[in-house]
Amino acid sequence: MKEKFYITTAIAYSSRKPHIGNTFEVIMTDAIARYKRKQGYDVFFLTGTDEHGQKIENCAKEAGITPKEYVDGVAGQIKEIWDLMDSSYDHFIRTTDDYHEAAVSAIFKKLYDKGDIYKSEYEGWYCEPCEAFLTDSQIVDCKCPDCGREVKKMKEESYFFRMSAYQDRLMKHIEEHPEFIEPEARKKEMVNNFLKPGLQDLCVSRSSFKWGVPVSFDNKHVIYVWIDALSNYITALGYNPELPETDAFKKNWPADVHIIGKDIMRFHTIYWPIILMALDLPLPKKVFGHPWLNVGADKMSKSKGNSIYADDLANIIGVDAVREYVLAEMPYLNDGSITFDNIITRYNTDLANNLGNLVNRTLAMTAKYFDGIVPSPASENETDADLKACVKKAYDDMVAQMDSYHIADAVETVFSVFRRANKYIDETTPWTLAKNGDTERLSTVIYNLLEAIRVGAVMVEPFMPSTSVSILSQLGTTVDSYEFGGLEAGNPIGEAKVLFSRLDEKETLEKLEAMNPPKAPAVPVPEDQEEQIGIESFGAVELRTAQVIACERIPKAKKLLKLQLDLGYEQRQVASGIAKCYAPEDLIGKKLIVVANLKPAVLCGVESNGMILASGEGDQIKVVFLDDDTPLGQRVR
RNA sequence: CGCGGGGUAGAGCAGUUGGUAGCUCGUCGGGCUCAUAACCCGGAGGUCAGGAGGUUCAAGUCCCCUCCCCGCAACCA
Repeated sequence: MKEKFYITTAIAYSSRKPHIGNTFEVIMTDAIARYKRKQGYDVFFLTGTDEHGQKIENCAKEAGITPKEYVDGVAGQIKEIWDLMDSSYDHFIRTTDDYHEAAVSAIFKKLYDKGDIYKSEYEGWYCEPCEAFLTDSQIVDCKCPDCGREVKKMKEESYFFRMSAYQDRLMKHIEEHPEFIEPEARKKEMVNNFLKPGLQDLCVSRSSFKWGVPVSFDNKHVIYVWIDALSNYITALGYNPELPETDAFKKNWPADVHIIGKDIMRFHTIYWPIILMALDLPLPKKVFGHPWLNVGADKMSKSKGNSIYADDLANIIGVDAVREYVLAEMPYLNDGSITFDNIITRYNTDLANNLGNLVNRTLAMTAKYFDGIVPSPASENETDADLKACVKKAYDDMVAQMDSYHIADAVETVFSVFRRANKYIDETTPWTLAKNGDTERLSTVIYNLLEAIRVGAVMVEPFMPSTSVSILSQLGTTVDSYEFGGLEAGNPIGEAKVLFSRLDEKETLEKLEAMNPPKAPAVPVPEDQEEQIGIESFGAVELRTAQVIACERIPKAKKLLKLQLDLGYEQRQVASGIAKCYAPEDLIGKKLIVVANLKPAVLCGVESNGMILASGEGDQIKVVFLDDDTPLGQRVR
């Protein structure tokens, strides 16, 4: 009886087509799933789409179609790319699937009946346009920190999950299962930032939008993403608390590993385990958070217009080359990066030169010296023994690397087999043996070569499945053992064909660049467009010109600068979150616009009397500067 | 003093429990001709961020201090 292995990706949010960074997760998970299958496990590989929520409701509205129509389109696109990339998932779940919605509804009900979910009057501040609940410390002068509009004191009813009740149990579990969260650094982040300070109860319903699974006993609310999306890992197996346990669930749960992006560690290592505890279900054995794939040094994002898509890339270099590239390029902990030069280099060196050419020259020799028949090996010498030892060692290394999720290292290890085989050709010089008529030795050498390639092809299968099949078929075999000696002498090899022809650097670079033209980033329609206001509302904001007379960093805050402003008729201190974009000395002497009648606030212990005007966010902030001869203290309208 | 991860040849990275610095790419030189201008060998290139710090017979590897980068959190008026 095979041991089971249940592996999952996070479900992809269906608001838009996934880029190569999103696609990486499926490729990585697929590589592990394929590897485990070859190791003899009965693998269940789950992936799918997360299709509810405000954002999708908005996207659909903008597109003028229903949310369901919208997600049908995007989910189809996602599935197409997953399929194109040869991902061998066993089930593709959509959170809009009937069985999932029914199960989520039942799960919510069960947790409510148990008392883990309770309805509460959320008392506090609420920004309607932003649909955000705010704490006392977040609001400024009764205004929303994001949009600056009035917030309402609100008694909003909402459902909350009693996270705090499970905190100690979760802490204990993490301590007792050091392998539960990987990489180790991520575990520390979770424990130190969230668990140790203490968990807040989690708001698990929304009444501000409709596109979700309704709370069965209170249809004003829909179930928010936590319970809806995370539950996919069990509902996909047929779990539903109101129904008898399915065989698939009994067999596969708990999951052996959830492969997820580093950005959603918190949901998978804190919320999800606690939901499971509340359901009296065992926890997944491992949650692995992988890093991101950047474009050069930049994060991939739609707003930067630098997104790269797996299907575009595959059109140029092929599916397996895309797989090999991202798997080999993504480090274990830190972010990886894509550059076009690198793609071409890796393709030419690893795939064309090392692997492709090896197979090609070996098959050519087999055809030339043995009429395409696998020769039979004779006695072995030291060179042969070393070749075999290297192949064996590579296999052992690969196993260790795959089992510890060091995928890039494992890819490198497999390619070392091909490199070793190339070296073996030079060590044995088959053409000389042929010339000298040393058929016995030549037979051995060619056999060993074919066999090293065969084992290498089997090892490479998790990373490049169709290449693996192609090589084996060229060898005229289907033997997929990792053991040396699988090929039967006397059998004919298959038809030789070029696996990876070298890419012309210039030509390919042009194609790659055409795929993602360096155009100005598209400016999406803003999501935060305001309602029209009268001139009197604008007039309520007192904008005045001012000059920076002093500026310094605020020690504990990475984003804040402390500015002393001269308004002509007075001086005041303002804190501003622009430290990432401006050095203090850049600002001194500059003239800018300040919101003069904003109520004071204290930020990181620094009093701030007003706000300076700037556009952008994150590390792209631009302060609105004035001409040097602008008088101070002037009203700006 | 919020927590954590890093700083190793031009680039990207390995270096398990401390024992003469490695890999891939690039570069320079050589070899070979079965092969996709491929393949193989060799050279150059690193005082392993800094501290003429500590422990040790021995430290990239452990401890201490400083500097820099990154992640998470906080913060973004």
